[in-house]
Amino acid sequence: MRPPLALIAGPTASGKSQVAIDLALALQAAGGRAVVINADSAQVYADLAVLSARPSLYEMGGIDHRLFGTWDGASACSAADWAAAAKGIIAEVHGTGGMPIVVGGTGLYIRTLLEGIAPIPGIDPAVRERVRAMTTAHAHAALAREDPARAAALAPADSVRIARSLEVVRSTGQTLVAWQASKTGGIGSEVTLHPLILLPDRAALYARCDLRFASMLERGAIAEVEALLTRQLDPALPVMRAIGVSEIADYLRGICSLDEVRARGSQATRNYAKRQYTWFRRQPPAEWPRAETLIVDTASQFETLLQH
RNA sequence: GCCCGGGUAGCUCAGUUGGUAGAGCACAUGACUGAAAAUCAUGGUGUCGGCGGUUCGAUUCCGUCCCCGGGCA
Repeated sequence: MRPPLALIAGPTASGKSQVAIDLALALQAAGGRAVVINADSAQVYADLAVLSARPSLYEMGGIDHRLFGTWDGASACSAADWAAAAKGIIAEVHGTGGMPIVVGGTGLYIRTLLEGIAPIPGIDPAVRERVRAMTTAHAHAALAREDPARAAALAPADSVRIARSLEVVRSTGQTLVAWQASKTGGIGSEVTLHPLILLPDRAALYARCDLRFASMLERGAIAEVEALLTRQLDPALPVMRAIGVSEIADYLRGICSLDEVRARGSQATRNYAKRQYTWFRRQPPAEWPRAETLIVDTASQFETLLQH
């Protein structure tokens, strides 16, 4: 019998963490052991506690939480890096007869964990640096020569995918599409998955996004960004691109007011929630259950898990 | 009260020498294979302040009224 894996996914501010903790507590009350594993690309960084809405120690309620604040902001965590770490923890939890609960909003991370990813070797740092220094138009033109099929498939303005495609063909000598013919490392077929996708009413979700960002500002987000800025990290790093960092940095430099920060941060959070909403509504298999209300009855959603 | 400037999309604003209008953002929908809280694609949602006049035709010209800024009294 394949070991169980609970998965709770959904957009930001949908209340995922609480559902995960509720589930873990219910499992423990029934005599089991549960471990919550983060699948959020911002909660992974030590530098972002407030701004990534990482659950507090109190909110964790004594449940073991993993991959929260694990990476230092100076290094970038990729989907494959995360999936490798998550797999290790899942195996460890299964080894002790426990229940891993993956919770998060980064669809690509979850997909990589379950389905695997193309086994592309690490990119030569010199190649990466050169490619990223190019303008998007220049990179697209180069890609049209070195991987015409990929160049034709991408929008000329899609800077991230163009750069990735170009660095892969230059560093490995093989095109991205060729690499993508295979996917390795997924554990989807090795576990019994118990998924739940949270898709609350859009207007209610947006209202929660606004409240969430405003309360971050009151609960230390400004000091957190101030500390982050003293590290002088590369602005292209993921920590530096988390929602709220550039907004609060502008405030600290006197470029905008606190009201403007609040407005811009809330807006960015809502835009992000929409993108996640689209992913989670469309990408996962249709048979995964969806919860469309803000109040989730954890016990009945995970009835089959809680029975034994 | 008088003199300027302005009133066009949810917001900020272009524009039409008269042929019923378009950008950015918002919003909506979607894509997504190694920095994904990233990146990108598609979509115009409108009594062009009100009323009247001139005209085949007015958002555009004229008159008048209303509203918002600023200035002078």
